[in-house]
Parts: sequence; C-alpha cells; structure tokens
Amino acid sequence: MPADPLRPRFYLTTAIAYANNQPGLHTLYEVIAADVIARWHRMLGDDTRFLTGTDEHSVNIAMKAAEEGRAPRDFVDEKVALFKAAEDALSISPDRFIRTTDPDHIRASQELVRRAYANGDIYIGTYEGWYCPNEGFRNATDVQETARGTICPNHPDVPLQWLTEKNWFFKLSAYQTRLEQHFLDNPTFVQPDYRRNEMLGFIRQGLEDFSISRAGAGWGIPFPIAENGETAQREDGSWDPEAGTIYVWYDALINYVTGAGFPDDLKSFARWWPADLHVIGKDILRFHTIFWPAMLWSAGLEAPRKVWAHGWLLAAGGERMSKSRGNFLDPGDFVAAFGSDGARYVVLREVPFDKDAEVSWDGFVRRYNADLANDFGNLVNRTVSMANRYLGGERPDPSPAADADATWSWTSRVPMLQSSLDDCLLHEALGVIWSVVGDANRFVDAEKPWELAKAAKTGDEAATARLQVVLGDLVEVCRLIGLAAAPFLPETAPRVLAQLGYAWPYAADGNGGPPLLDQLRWGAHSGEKGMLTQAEPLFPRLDTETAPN
RNA sequence: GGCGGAGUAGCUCAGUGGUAGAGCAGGGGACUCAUAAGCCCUUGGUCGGUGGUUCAAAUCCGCCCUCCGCUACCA
Repeated sequence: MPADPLRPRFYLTTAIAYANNQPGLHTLYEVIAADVIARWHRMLGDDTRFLTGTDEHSVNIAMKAAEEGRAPRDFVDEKVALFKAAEDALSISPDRFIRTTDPDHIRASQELVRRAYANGDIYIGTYEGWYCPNEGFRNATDVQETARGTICPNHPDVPLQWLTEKNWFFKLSAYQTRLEQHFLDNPTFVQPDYRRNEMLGFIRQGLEDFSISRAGAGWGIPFPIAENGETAQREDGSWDPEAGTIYVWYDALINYVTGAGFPDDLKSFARWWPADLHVIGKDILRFHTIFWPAMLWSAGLEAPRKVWAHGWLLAAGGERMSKSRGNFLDPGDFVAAFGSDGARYVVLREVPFDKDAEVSWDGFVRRYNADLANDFGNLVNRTVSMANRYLGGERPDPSPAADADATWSWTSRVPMLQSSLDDCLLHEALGVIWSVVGDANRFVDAEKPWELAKAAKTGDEAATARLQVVLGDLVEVCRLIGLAAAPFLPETAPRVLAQLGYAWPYAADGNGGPPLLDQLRWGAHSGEKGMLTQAEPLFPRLDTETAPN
C-alpha cells in the first residue's frame, strides 16, 4: 500500500488478545467494531492502517503451556491460529496481525525501555505482593482472605507467599501534571466522556510509579538494561537473564508503535504515528490513557489521538462473559448460525458501543430476523423482483435529487451517518441506515407498484411513468443502503449491488474504490444503463430454535 | 467512604417545564411485489419513592430507596 502524502491517513488498533485460550465472541466484539471503522475509512478513501493481534508473553501462558507439556511458543502458535481463524470467519481485515513474539515487536519494546532509561524515567526499586507459586504475583483484588490465611481463588490449597522482588519502575508520578493538562487540552482524547471523567479523577488522586520488569528469564522479552545501566546484551547477542524480563505494559502496549513501523522503519512510523484511534475495553482504560501516554512521552513520542472504551456483551443477569465462567459465545457457533455479516450486525446493533448490554441468543435471532431478513433483505428482494417483473430487469433511474429529498431526506442522513461513525457510535449509525430501510418499506406499500403495473398494462401513461420513478427510487435506496452498510456487512453489500446491476468497485477489505461519499450521493449513477439480476434472498430467516446450547 | 452514572410500556431505550414516545414482543385488520416478509390500527406506563418550587414537572430543588462504573500494577 503506497503511502500517498495527499491522502488523509487513519491508523486504528484494537487491544491485542491474550493468547491463553480459544477466542470468545465478547473478545471479537471489539475487533468487529474496529473493523467496521477501518472499512469505513478505507471506503472514504483514507489511507488506512488497521492493527489487531495477540499478546503472548507472561508467566501464566508459560505455565499453561507447561501443563500441557509444550513449549510456550508452540502453545501460543496454536492459540494464535484460532484467533486468526475467528477473525477470518468474521471478515476482519487487519492490515497487520501483530504478535508480541514478532521480532520487530521485541526490538520496539526494548527500544522504548532504553529511551525511558535515557530519559531518566526508570529506576530500580522493590516490588512486593502476594505470590502464587502457580500463577506468579497476584493483585490485591485477586486474593481472598480466609480463616486459613490469604489464598488465590484459583488454587485455594496453595498458600500464597508475600514476596519482595527487585524490579525496574517507571516514574509515572513525574507525568501527573502533564497528563492532567493533556486531558484538559484534548477533551476527546478519552471517550466516552464518562470514561474520560473517571480517568481524570484517577489522575487527580495522585499517580504512583509502576513496575516494568520481572526477575529472571521467563517467557517474556529480555530486559535490555543491566542493573549497572549498561546493555544487558552479551557479545554473542544473547541477553543476560540476570537483567530479567519486560513486564506487561512495556511489552503489550508497545505493539501499537511496532505496528506503525517503530523502530525499524521510522519513515513509516512518521506516517502512521500517532494513532488516530485505540479501540479498547474499559478494563484496560487506565493503562491506555494514563500509563501509555506517559511511556510515549518518555520516549519522545506523541500520545495517541483518541482512546475509545467500548462496553461489554453481558450474559443473562448482567454477568460479564468470560471463558472461566463458561457463559461465553463461541464465534464458530455464532457465525454458523448468523453468517459472517449477520454475526457482525447483531452484535453491533444489540450492544450500544458506548455502554454494556445484556444479550441473549433469542435476542440476536429476533434482531437478525427483524432487521436483516424481514426489513432489509426482504426490501431488496421485493424491489429486485418487481423491477424484474414489471420492467424486464432494466434498471430504472431514480427521481431527480432535487425531488427525492422530500421523500427520502437522504441529504441529511449522510451527515448523521458520518458523525455517528466519527463518534464511534456504531449502533447509532446502524439506526440511521435502518430508518431508511423502514421508509423504503412504507414507500412500497404507499405507492403499490403492483397496481401501477396493472394500470400501465392497460396503457395508462401516467402510471407507467410513475412505476419507473417508484422502482427507480427503490433501486436507488437499496444501492445507497447497501453502500452505507458495507463497512458492517462487507460480504452482503457487493451482493446487493450486484442484484441491482452494479459492479462492486471496492476490494475485499474496502480499499481501492471511489470515495464513498461520492457514491453516497443520490442519483450518483443516474443515466447509466444496467440490468438487474435474479432476486436472491440475502438473509434467510432463522428459527428461534437455532440456539446451540 | 469518595467521585460519577442510571432508575420511563413485557424487553431495549429516546424524551431536560406545557396534554407520556420509538423499536421489538403481544392483539386485530386490509393487501399481495416479497424471505407467511412488508403495511395499517391497537393493548400496555400513578415516568423508583417522597416533599417542595411553578399556572404547569418525567423534565428544576431537597431527602430517601435500588442498581451500576471508577477508586493502581490481571492480558
């Protein structure tokens, strides 16, 4: 993808998934949403870079691998394959799937540590906390006080030890003032607003330094600096295990700059950084909006432009979905039932992107049937059928743009769609598109093309003309809806346009076509001849009894 | 405890002073181009409770109840 300096660029990322297990739909939810935003920007004509990936280091993963008698690398390779397969099944289109085990990421992570050191922001301190022999250090919030002492809930029989370890620390405290000012100067840096307020409150409580290394050569990136401040790399290129490994945030977060080209390709990095958007879950907000900017500043880099914290899919009763609770939805089952586009649609429509929402299989089926099968799919089907039957399949032109707005209000819908997407309110964007679907179905019943066709057959010229315009408008509305919905329904949109006799001008990932906003003008293809194809149902209706469990 | 948010029809929610709304679900009807889809009509709510301000409050103020988020090192 050649970088065109004249084209606006858009770089967005999802959080990288922890590669300790199979992926759940609640994890993919964020990736689906980000994929929609990426496709939207590609179709607009922006030079877009979309990054997804996996977080693969940690003692937990090394131990899980050991339990299975496998090498960590072998273990994560298998999990990564599952994540990639799930992304493929959902038509996710990352420009790069980054792995924290990638060599360039390891270099990036180490380079950021070096820069922090050079800037005087890291120092050796002591980290202490409850240590579970099976899982490593545990948070205070993860342990339980019992009559027999403090235990880790996952291994109640294994006594926890209070351990002290010599670690490197990052001087987050030094960035408190700058962070607060950054929040005040950039009101949309963290969105939604209530999340921003939470983070601002957190900053104002005072910031503590955090540890960025762990002792020993575990399953992680070698810490590049020895205790004496010299490089920890030996002459043969290997790393001194005494220096320890990089811990969590100086590994995981760094993927965003690695994915932009840091540090190997600084020209690319200059093109893509700072990221326009990090899409993340609310559980890691603090790390992305407080730790991360400070880490970047310490390295002389800019903070990302926007961090968006989405809500969660909640299981019945408002419980958070998780693999450990066993109440998660399997992406394979989901795609098998709803199809790739159906799956994308129902999760994005049922859950407002700025809030949590309870979801259920029945709710998804209802939503699929109501919105996709009955309203949209059937609209295209009846439109194409009628145009074929009454006009011999020759595509009719829509009414002139000046007249059309009285019926369709299309010129005001496009800005609504744009602002919803710019504000990451994906459910709202779908609401805008589907309000047109509703208008179109009502339009059919109001105009009764079948009656116009009967009258036309008897030689009624007014009816003949009206039939052309009515079906022309319907075909045009289907084209516009198909294009507007394309970022959400990338498999279906080309099928819609094909049935209307239009070629699909975009690549499979949304790149390469004409600017979407040009295509979204009413009557953009008026006067072009075209033949409709046979009407083919886009979204077969589902039985309510399709639930797998 | 502190800071913030929310309680409106069976469900999800919109509605920030002027006679209670949408979508879905439920009931009825007319039609037939269509995926027995679509369209029209309709059932349904003392707008968490209470006291106040006002000619008028879901909407403003006080108090109370319930729920949720954040309150540091898990990916």
